[in-house]
Amino acid sequence: MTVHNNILRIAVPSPLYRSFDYLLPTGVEPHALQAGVRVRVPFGRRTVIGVLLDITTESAVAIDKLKPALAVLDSEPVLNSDILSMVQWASDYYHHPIGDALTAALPVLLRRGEAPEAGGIPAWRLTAAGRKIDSATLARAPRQQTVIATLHGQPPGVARNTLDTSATVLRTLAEKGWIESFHLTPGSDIGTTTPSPHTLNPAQQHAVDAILKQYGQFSPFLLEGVTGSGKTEVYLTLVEHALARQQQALVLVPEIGLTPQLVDRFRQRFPVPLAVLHSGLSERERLTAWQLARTGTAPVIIGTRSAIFTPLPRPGLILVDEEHDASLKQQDGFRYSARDLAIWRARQLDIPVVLGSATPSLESLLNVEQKRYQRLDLPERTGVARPPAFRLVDIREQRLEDGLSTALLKRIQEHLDAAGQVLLFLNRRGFAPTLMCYGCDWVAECRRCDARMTWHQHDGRLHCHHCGSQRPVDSVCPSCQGTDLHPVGQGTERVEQALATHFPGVEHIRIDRDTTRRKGELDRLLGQARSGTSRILLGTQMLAKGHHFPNVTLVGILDADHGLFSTDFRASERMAQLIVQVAGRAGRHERPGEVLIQTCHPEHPLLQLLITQGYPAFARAALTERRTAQMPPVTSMALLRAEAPAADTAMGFLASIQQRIRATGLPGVDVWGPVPATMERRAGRFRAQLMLQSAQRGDLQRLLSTLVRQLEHTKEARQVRWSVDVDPVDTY
DNA sequence: AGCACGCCGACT
DNA sequence: GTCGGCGTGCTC
Repeated sequence: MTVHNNILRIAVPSPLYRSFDYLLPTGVEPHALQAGVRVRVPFGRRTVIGVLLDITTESAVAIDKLKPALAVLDSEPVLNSDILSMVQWASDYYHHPIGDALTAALPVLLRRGEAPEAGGIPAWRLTAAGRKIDSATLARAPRQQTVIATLHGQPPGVARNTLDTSATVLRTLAEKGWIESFHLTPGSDIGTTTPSPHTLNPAQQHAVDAILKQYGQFSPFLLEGVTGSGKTEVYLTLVEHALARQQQALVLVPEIGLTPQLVDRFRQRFPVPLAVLHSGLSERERLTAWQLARTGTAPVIIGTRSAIFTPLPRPGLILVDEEHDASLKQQDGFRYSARDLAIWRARQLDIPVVLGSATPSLESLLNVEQKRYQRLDLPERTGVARPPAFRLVDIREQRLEDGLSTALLKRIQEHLDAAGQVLLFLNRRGFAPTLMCYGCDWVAECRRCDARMTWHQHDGRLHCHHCGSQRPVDSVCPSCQGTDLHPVGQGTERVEQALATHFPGVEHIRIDRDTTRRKGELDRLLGQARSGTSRILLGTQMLAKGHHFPNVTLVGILDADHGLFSTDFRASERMAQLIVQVAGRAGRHERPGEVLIQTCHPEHPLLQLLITQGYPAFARAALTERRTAQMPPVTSMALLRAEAPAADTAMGFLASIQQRIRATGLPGVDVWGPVPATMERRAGRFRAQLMLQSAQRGDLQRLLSTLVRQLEHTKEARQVRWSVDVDPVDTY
């Protein structure tokens, strides 16, 4: 125990569940220090960069063990107090080491000790002469053309690091007097936003009014709007109000939803610097975007889940689009939910937060029921569009042709004849999910996972979709030496081939991870899909989420059964959300849409409910089921996961934890398992989980806190890789 | 996680 | 004789 004038509590990047105390570096005045600055400290035998959490006067560690910090890296905090307290809260709640959690909140370059740029962000913009240039006249200089076009689209200027071109091109344009370099600063926005091109319909107006009435205080909303009801227009109007008040708006979107179209929509509406944060950025670009947000230079920040950690000097509003989407929850390491942190942060900042979805999570619906969130409804589709008609196609008795039923083939033809556009959804890429020997029933399996190999035609190889391993297709059965090997089942490649034979001459495109691997390819294909030149669109969920295809009249869901029977209690919820999302692509224009769902279980009650009465009725029933079964969101859940290279290590480890919990006898928490993962072996590691459940969140939290502190010091924990997952979205 | 210390097998 | 295997301990 030490009492001393200036003790620095520092979060150090390490997997340890505590912070570390240091003495002030020599020559540093304590009043020059603020929580949230980076500090270089000696840690064990190395030197690391930590974040100052607090300056206190006492430490549980003896004075002679305290080392002085080496240097303070920032004059101003890189993380402001609301981020700092949010991360500390999240570190407790998700039972993740504080140093590691804070690391997740900082751009990599700052973690490595780089200095954030001071005095504005270097950028380029058009000069008066440049604004007069029609980029079409630069057809013979395509690189210059691109730059001019980009700058035209972003009048406030574009940060140098995000302008994807060479210095030579920029120099040439500058010499011509068309562009100039300057520094983006918090005053850089060029003022007024373009007023809304649309007048809001009554429901949109009501939603906007309700939210603005609560502006300036914490109030959470669930904006429930069917696809095509104009959620984005509500978002844009709200952001407009935030900007009018000189405040910043943070917009969180799922990974797959952050498309250039969405960003363009914001750009067109708001002539202000935008900070866009997503996984495709280089670390340099990420730092720049982060800086734009932190300095207040960018009033609008659009990003995927980690964007919840961007510091905002003038926060006014947080929007979470597609709040039900699983990608808002981090699935490894620091397993936070960006949606739930958004609520927490909004409460702390006293600002409104809007969760939007056509298919809200049961969590959010329960919060509405309990009057914690205010629900706002956008019932109508904008314009003249009508909701689509659903039809189930029973595929038990039918022979499918490459996964396509006769009924579906017939409807495709009819829609094509009527000049309609068709969208087919199959959540399985590759040619066939199985390679089978008809001689002895052998199937090709992954050597590192308990999974079958998928046959891919494009490279003629077998791929494992779980660990990424691949190998050549077997030509001889390794089991019986026969040559009667056949692909069984269908993936998008195979359906694409079938389309070519069934509908010769009809242009189609396939959108999945394999066809969109090249940069810009997804954009190109989506553009082609929207334009209507492709008559049949085939794809995985990449195609299902968030895109607008105004000409689609028929949607075919090739396999709805994946989600109906699964070990994951959330599977049916996800399936329903996906069906509604995919169906939402149909009939967004004058023409009514039709949705055909192929299933082996047309009588399934939840499926029936979904298609006859819609998502709200489905969700009510699903929530009732969860209540009966005492499952989340009605109860709290956490998983203790473990994996190890040997078969029984993970199971044994979890079993001993289970014993330990039993022995301690903590009240109010049920323990289930341990059980091996559904796919026990993945990438050569054996996985298992222990499920902890409680009616009282606090009971579960207390149990986890003591457990995690014990585990940190137990020997057997070293043999396995273990993790805690609070509020899991995937339960194997 | 790193990183070092420490005590037992096959090799320049 | 040593190089190096990974068990164990520690990080203010």
